[in-house]
Amino acid sequence: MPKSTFFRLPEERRARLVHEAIVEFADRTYAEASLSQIARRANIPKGSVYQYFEDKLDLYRWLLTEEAPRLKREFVGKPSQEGDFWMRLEDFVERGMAFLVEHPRLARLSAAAADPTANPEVRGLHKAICEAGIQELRAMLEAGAESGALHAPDLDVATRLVATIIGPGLTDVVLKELGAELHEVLASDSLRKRLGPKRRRTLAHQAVNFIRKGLGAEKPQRGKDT
Amino acid sequence: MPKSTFFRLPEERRARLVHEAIVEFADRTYAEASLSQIARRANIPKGSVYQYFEDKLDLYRWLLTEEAPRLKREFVGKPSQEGDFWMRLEDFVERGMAFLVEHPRLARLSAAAADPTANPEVRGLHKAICEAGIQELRAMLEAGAESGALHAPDLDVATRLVATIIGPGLTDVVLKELGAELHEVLASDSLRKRLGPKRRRTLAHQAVNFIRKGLGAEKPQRGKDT
DNA sequence: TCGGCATGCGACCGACCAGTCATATGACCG
DNA sequence: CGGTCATATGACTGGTCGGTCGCATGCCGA
Repeated sequence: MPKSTFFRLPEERRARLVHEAIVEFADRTYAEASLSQIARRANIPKGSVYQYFEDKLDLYRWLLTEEAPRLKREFVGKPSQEGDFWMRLEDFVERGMAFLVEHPRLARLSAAAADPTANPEVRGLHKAICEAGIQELRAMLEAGAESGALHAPDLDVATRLVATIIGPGLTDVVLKELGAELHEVLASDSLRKRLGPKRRRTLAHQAVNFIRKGLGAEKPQRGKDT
Repeated sequence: MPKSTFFRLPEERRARLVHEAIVEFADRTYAEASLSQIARRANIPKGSVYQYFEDKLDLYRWLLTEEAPRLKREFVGKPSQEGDFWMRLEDFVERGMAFLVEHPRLARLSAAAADPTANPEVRGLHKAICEAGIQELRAMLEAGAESGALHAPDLDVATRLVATIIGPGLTDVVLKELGAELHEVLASDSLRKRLGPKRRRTLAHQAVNFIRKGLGAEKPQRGKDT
């Protein structure tokens, strides 16, 4: 956790630090990211950063477990309760894609939990985040199964496959769609113009239909398929 | 490419170096991996390593594009030509899982192409490898589509989704199955006893059936489903 | 025996990093 | 005014790294 000093910081200074930290940790691995670099770019002496955070990991952990989720929640809002299970899943996926397009850096930071690393502490942190995500998805699918919308004897396996589809899988598809490299995307604050809501809906629909059929729902919705 | 000296090395010395390089690059990111460490562990002076390779990237590239694929081909053999499209895909997936279980370090090294990194040269290398894999899979699916086994209007999207399922997706499932962390797995040369051929077949069958239904084949095979 | 050439070798270089510490600043209080 | 306390600051430490360089070694052909 950040030290109390951090929370007493003048707004502007704190924002600068947080911004540069997000930029740094979003486009480099934890191991590659440099606290010195963050401090330099934020124009804050490194010594001062150590007044706010215990160490590099402390800052990273706070970003990953507190700040990024907060900003993400702020953007995606409450999960929709309307429509049937598949509509809700489609919404969920579309919101995720929207987040990726509108806030590439935050999305990348959130996805960093899947990064490999030799550092055991970072690995533990990443694992906890991943498992939390899996559990959330599993709960969704469980509800779907109970309502009879889907049919999956081995829910654990199903959850993990679905998670990779709507996580790395869709990210890959979106990048291909944008014709851009991850790092070009990270350089811009938003790609609003390049992947609008309509196209996002289509992609989300394709992916969900793929899952829907894969999980043995009776009648995959008609229309453009994957 | 390695310098000519490398190929003139006494077998034992070269093997030592290659082994330690695989170990190092398999359980650390490119950025985290240390040439000094490799040299130390292989008991070869760092200066000598620079007689064999231009630099760290040269060694990494050779491992990733020459040595690892060679060893993998040696293990998985020629793709089967028997059975229908789905049987062949199932074989393909099962062989991949077998490779992961029998040679975790090599499998991890091969998968390293998906690792994020800030280094543009490494990124280019990774991207080339990924794209080659995607193209290979795409060709398989294309053949399947032509034979009428599957139905996928947008083959690009389908290929990428399938790729993440049988790549990171199945790896994730296998790790959960083993109840192990990636790094525990990397520490052992083989996990033969813990995930035998029968269980592998079942998992491969589940995954392929998922894909089979997802891609709109008419009659998913009966049996244990996902 | 000698000379030259491929190779072995490890001390060394400059760069960078995470993290520390002694000192400085300045607000608030008595 | 003097003192105290939170905070600011940047030089400094110890360490690792990738990569180089100059000398040592040993083989081979003349």
